[in-house]
Amino acid sequence: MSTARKAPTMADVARLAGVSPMTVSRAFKRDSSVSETTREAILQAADSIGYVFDSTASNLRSQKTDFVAVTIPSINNANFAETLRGLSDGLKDRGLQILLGYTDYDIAEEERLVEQLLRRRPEAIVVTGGRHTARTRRLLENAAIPVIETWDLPDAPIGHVVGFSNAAAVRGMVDHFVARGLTRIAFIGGDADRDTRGTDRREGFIAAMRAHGLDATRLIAAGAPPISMREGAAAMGRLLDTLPDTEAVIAVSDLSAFGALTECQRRGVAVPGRISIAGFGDYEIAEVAVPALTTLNPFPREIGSRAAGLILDVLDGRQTTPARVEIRPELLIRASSR
Amino acid sequence: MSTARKAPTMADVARLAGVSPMTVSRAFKRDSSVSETTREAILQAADSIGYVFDSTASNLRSQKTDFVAVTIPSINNANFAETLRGLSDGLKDRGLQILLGYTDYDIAEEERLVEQLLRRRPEAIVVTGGRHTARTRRLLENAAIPVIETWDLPDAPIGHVVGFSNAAAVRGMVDHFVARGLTRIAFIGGDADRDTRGTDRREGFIAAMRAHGLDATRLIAAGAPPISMREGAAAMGRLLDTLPDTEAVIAVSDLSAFGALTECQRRGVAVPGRISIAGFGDYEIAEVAVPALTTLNPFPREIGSRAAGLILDVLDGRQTTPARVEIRPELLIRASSR
DNA sequence: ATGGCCCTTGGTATCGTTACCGGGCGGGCG
DNA sequence: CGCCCGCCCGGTAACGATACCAAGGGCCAT
Repeated sequence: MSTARKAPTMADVARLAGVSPMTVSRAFKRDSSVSETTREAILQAADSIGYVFDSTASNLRSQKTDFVAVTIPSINNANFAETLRGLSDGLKDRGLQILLGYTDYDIAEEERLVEQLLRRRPEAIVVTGGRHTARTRRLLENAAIPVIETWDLPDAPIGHVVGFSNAAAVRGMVDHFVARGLTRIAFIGGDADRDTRGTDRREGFIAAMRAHGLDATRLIAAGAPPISMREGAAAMGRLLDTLPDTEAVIAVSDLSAFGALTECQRRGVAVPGRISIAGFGDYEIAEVAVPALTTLNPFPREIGSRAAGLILDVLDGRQTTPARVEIRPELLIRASSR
Repeated sequence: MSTARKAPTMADVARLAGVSPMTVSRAFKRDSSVSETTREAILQAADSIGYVFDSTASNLRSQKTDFVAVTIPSINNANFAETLRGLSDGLKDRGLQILLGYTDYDIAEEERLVEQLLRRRPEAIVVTGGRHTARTRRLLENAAIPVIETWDLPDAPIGHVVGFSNAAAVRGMVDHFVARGLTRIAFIGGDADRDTRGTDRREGFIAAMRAHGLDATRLIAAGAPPISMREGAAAMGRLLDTLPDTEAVIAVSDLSAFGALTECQRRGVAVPGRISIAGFGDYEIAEVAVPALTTLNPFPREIGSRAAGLILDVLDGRQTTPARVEIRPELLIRASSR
């Protein structure tokens, strides 16, 4: 209809329906004591004048926003998207809405983001990773809402944790290769410390190799994280050029692992005949690729749904102490490493 | 520190800094007239008691939320993620934050979502697609904020549009195959009408084939949209079983196209020797796959950034009439079809 | 010296909803 | 028959920031 007129309020609806604003308010809440007939009359009146409930006023008065803040490193990552999905689905029945921000794998950006999100007064906040700036940590500690760190198992959590050890997961992968008799193993990852999970994986690789008494210097830095298929392919190219006797490659993610695989295909290097390849994340590409890629499934969807469940438990008072939910990534041995 | 104490307000900060709440308010706004010394004193006082600005109160009083609502079909889709990225980056300098919801490719779900989002009083709303329920349309028309439909070119737009014709894009793909002398062309897509863009693409395929006087019945329904790599592979399997003389395949997306490609590899069917394959979306996989996949780049990032620019233009009064920004998808002919 | 302007700061009312308290009315029970 | 309780509804104040109006002080020009 018109666009200039001021938006109707509950008072307008109340006048039209012949009730008090208070009753209109009740009619818009789920479990409130309004007779069914008046409720319907009110909703009908509201609809007729195009009234749309105003959360901003409700939020202020009730001191509740029904927001859950979430930070992820990147929107464009199937794993984090799955976590988000698990979170979103677990929260929407309760009318909780996700307020999302992405950090671009940068903890300084995370700090800005967290402050911006806290201004909106969310009921809980979920962050990815267990490493933060001092100020971020302080902000989260003072926020007086449930804080959940995910995708990691920090030594000193801020509040709750739903995650796994990236280092331990990679160790399992190294063990797998060693058990197969492969010893000249390389690691392809990003080159900065920005991606803390990627760094943890690389360090887990180094520690695991040393534990086996093996050379842990075949490290290929493939560019600024997050590295993707193209970077994975380029990194594999350099690896084949400089260390042609490499027998196995562990990539920081399935995407880079797949890129590495395609580079082998372009060069006629047999996988797994001459080189075995493994990734991380159990992306769909890992299963569909020919050969299918050995990988680790960190159950990203479950991370989200467990976090959502935890939030509801805390808000309902069923959980009163900091929880530490450990996810156990599953090693999926596929054709690319056997 | 403590978690039980009530959160400090501007009044607390004002008391501590020895100024009025009004001045504290100004200190937290960017371009307001406060002397630099008092501003710093105020911010320092705020920090010392852990004050965090409360947007909920600000939103109500100023009737501004700095939210831009966005609906996308799925979080877990690289194309929409790119659009989101373009939007987010284009809006964040202005302090506008995205309020995201996903519809799961369902316009009934979209209706619920749009209402929920409008309750938060966003300054603008961006929706994916040009088909909506009648009520969604009414809600958007009455919202008195800029409405932008994307990823489509609707005949009767609600407000602004940033998109392209899915049907026309596929026509270009058909033309490409026909020009190469291929006539027995199949289309792999989802089986329902839920994914309106997928449906548009299939219909564009049929229309284009008929325009060339070719048989447009090689249609493989690959399951509930969005179909992905696995479904693409399965669909290709069925196609090879039932219509083995097919010369070319157009898939509704690169993901399903890649799945189809892998099925060919598993069966020893040469691509493009015996079958040419094309996808849609210019996902990274299309470029990295061996052979690289012919595809269409719809410039998803640009859709987002153009939408963001449009929002700023409208909010600043530089754009006063409904805009129709047409994106021209680029046909990328790669090894899989030559 | 006085008027006027800019910069900075304060006071008051208000955004639209809901927490809280209170009251009318009808029915069940002693 | 009276009392009590539960259901349904209304009035009032308040959530915390800011729009709006106003004023004090410093500085320049007349």
